[in-house]
Amino acid sequence: MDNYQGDLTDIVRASSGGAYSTSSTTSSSSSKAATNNQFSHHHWQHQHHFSSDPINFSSSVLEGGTNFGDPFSTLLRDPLSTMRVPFLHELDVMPNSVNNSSPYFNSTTTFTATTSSAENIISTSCGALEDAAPAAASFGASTITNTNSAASIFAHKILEDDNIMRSSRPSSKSIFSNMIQISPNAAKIPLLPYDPTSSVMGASAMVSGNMINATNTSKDCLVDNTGGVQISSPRNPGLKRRKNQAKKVVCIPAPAAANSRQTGEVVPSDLWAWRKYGQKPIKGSPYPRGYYRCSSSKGCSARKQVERSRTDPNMLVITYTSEHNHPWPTQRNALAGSSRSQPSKNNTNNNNASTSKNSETSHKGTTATTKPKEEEQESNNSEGNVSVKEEIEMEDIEKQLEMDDVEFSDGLSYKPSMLENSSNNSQSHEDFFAELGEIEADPLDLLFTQDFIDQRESKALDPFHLFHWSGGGTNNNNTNNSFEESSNSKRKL
DNA sequence: CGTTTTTGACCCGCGC
DNA sequence: GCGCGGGTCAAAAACG
Repeated sequence: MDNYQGDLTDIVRASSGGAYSTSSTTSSSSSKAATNNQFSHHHWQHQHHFSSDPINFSSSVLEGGTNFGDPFSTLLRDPLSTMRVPFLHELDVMPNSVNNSSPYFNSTTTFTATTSSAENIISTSCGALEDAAPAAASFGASTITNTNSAASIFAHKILEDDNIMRSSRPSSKSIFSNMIQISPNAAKIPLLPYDPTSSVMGASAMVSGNMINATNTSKDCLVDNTGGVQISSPRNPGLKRRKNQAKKVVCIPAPAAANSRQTGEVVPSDLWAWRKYGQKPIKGSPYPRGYYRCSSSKGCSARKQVERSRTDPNMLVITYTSEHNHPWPTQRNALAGSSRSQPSKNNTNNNNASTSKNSETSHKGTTATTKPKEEEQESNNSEGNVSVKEEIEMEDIEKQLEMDDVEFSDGLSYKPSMLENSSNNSQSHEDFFAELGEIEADPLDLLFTQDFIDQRESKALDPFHLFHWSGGGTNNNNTNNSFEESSNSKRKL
């Protein structure tokens, strides 16, 4: 965990406004992470006033990850009414125009969305990574200038989801057709890329601008998306394994290659426990692909593949396959092996090798290791009596899609099952959030407004009071971003 | 001791 | 049928 570089923090950071590019996350360590958080808080505070309903927002967080196991998926969801999502809220503020005064709208990119396909949105050039601001909301106008990366991020995600929807239900309308149309001439761009099936939406939605870079991202991630969405690859109509498995591809910012090992994927942590079971060099890509399977529950078929984008090393392409057949990770049995150092051979690498053996005392995730570890540990933290109940089994994605469609078309709020189930048990909430706080305190912090943060810190009587933002148990500053190259792929090829 | 990571080998589908 | 490439297996090593 210490060295995890590509966790949600990165994602948030990237989207929190340009102050931090994804490249800043690697070599530095805890202190830096803390600093970043502070900074990010600021941004969120001033740029996004989505604290109106912290609980709901939080719940959305909890609710996320149902499908492919990405708890962050709903970070940006907004059931159209109950949850305040930064971006969406932004829309509320300036629904149909671009706030040029916003410091985030400094991109010179021309953002044009005049078609009904979100894909077109992506075909624009987007701002630099630093422009990744949480202001995507403003991309609702038919023609938007000053669009930033965040907007494109959204566009990207939208596209992704849209594609999924279409591919999943060719006969059905895009989910976005049910959503708000901002501008008469504008494409029916979903203000909120909410996609129940898009378990990883949040993450992807918050990726750095790099990923959506018109020439780059749209190509890279887009392709991947489409590829991932399809049940079976066009080239391999009947891939032996997981033939009918739905896939979800997510692009997220990875630690800058500059500071990290090019070959080491840094997987953003999610709340599931993943165990790496393989790594293969991928033809055409200098970066290996890591294969992970869910280790939270035996028999869980959830898998994910992590690889760096070949077009943009700063981006990680995570492909989720299959679904979890169990609730959120329960307590793990042991941490043994969960945080191990890289083989000494790898330490020869100068790169942040110094941190590889970073013996952060008493920190369970002491050493810099490969990301899986981090993930697992974090997953581990998410244990507890969390009564997270994933009612939305992704056995049948389409089924869920329809359900969700109905839900939202009716304007009903999306109710995280967990909250429902534990509505009478604030303790469970507390525990969960406590764990969650430990797990992703930083990232989460980044997502909440300063108000919220203040409240929680002061233990004010606020819904968030429930959150046991433990700062002690685990290091909140633990994001030792040391990056260690995963055992490179000198494997056969 | 239980768990994870590493990594060579194996399996399988596809294209030629 | 063969080779390629991707995905998985499983033994060994590592870790707390």
